[in-house]
Amino acid sequence: MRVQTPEPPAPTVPVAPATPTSADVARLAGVSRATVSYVLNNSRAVRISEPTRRRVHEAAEELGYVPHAAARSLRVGHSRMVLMPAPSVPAGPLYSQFLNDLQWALGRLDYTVVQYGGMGLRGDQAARAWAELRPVAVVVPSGGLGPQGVHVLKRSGARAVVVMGPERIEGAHTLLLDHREVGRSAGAHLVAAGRRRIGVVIPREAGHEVFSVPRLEGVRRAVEGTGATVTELPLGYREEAAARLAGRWRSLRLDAVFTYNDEYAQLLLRALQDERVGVPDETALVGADDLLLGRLLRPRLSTVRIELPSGRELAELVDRAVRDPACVPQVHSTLAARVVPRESG
Amino acid sequence: MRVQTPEPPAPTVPVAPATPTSADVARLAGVSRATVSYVLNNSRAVRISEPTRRRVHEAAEELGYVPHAAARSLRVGHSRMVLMPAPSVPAGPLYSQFLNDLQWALGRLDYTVVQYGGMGLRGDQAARAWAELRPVAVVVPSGGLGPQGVHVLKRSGARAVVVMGPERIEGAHTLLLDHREVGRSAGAHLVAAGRRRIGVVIPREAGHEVFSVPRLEGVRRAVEGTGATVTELPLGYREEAAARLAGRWRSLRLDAVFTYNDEYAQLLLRALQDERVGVPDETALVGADDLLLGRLLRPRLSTVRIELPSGRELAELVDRAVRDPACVPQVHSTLAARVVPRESG
DNA sequence: TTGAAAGCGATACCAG
DNA sequence: CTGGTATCGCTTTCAA
Repeated sequence: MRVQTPEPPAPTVPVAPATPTSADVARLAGVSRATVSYVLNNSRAVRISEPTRRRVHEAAEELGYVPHAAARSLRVGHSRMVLMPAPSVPAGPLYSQFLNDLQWALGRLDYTVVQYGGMGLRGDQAARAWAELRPVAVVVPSGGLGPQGVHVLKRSGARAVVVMGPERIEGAHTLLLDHREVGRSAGAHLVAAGRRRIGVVIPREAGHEVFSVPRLEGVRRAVEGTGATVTELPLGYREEAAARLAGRWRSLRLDAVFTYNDEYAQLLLRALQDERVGVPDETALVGADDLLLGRLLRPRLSTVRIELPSGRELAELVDRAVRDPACVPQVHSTLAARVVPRESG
Repeated sequence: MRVQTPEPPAPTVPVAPATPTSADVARLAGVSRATVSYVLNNSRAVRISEPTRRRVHEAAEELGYVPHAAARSLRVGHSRMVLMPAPSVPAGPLYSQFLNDLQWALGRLDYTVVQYGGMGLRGDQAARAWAELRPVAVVVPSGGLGPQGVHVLKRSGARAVVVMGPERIEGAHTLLLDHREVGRSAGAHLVAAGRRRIGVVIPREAGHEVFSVPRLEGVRRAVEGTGATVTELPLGYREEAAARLAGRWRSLRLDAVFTYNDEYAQLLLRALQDERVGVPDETALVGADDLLLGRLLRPRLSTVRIELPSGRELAELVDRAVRDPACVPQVHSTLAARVVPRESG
């Protein structure tokens, strides 16, 4: 045990003014660190006299004191940080909006939302990196995390791990977002409209497989047993690529195409029109996501409208899971998709 | 001083298996916590025998040990966290790409990039919240942070604060992104093409003022002294709003319009065409951002191409600023913009 | 009403 | 080569 060491003769103006701690505030206010903590946290358990409160607040203000989040959460044994991986591929407006809602809603519930740049670490590597931050909850699109990773996170104190994706993951809450449903709607719509040879655009750009694969799979399901065929059409998001595809369009003998989303639809539509392929007469065209841009095309684009669960809902799910540790991880919602028929198919 | 309390008779299977600490690893490996730390950090300062290393690694593996980032950074006195506010309005592809590059580049330099959901706190409030996390650096679009905020962050240990925006901020490094330049290019181009009455679309949606105000200002500068006039055209990103604007188009007597960006250009173009306003004959149309979608329109959209500095450059700036604390905060780069003339104006 | 002190988990100094 | 141990900033019991 050792006496509080009095500071060594300090330079009157320290070169790098150290960041003030609660001890500095205490010293300046002439109280103990405990009192500082009570005052600044409005601790209900302890009554502090008004004059003391004022002195503490003034001292904190004067020093520009900012509490040290890491130290706090180290002491109390948990944080209120909700971690999400930062999307590694530019997120569309739909998903961006969803994320914003989620952040806002979690903020209202007094969580701190943090998007972590996983930087290409994958699987357990990523889970490890996230676990180091000891988040109270993790929300993650499926694909990046296996049951392994979920286990790591839970063991390191995460009270809730929510996976958004097409399939259940052992140990995690699942927000069921099955994009096969998107493809299924589109496929069913086209078949019902009498189309027989359906092309499906698959983006060449990396990072889209998460959606494109299930959407393709959905189309396959929809045409099953109808005698219609499905043709994969890999397509890069570039004008020349679209032109090439359109150039061999007639040889493909397709009478319909589902374009993954509205942006690829726009790309392909222009190329088809440049080749004088009639849309929708010769080829029906259906996009997805129901972006405004689709309504601006000529012909107006038929599309699949996707209803994501609201950010608020997900936030409440997270909150419930955090507060009730015994709560059994479970599937919680589902993605709804329906075709909005317009002029292109 | 108190003897290490032997655990109270522990249940054989703890209900909530506490997250393992380095002490647990030490215990299992039969070594001290110090040794564990040395081994797991590959400490060069100390030689540890190979058998010991193995035992430690095995113990860590078996327990699923994950180090506690907060505890570490508390001890060492700093983190390698670079903090950025999460964009509160869906970021366009241009900015998204920039952010991704930046994240990747910072990751390569061994920083941990974290996007923090500021949740509508503004100014010093936000700076305070960020400072609590004790990031080693902060990268922030201007507008959210004054000299005050910069000071708070620096005082709480941030070695670098980089502001991206049109103006210098006291105490911060500035990545000069002056969007007036975007408007200036567009304006100059239109004036040079003989246009006299120039409309400028201002998005009604909140969160775009950061760009729309300087872009408008830039157009104003460009026409100054040319006799041409500038008319503000507030426009919501909705079809009906565009239709209304187009409906009164001829009464506005404009012969050119700069639409803030390519998406608003597409919106307005369709509405103008529905009103049989000739583009570019009657009205020239210039967008911004040079998105692919502009090239897909008929007529192909003239636009302002923006050259953001690369994420790698900014990452290096951050790194330099972090490593050299004495480095004087300074303006560091600038936004380049040039018109890509196509068919619409 | 206030203060002393234990301790969260990890690191690094200094003895052995 | 390895093990005590003080320490980072903060919260919280327990005593005064």
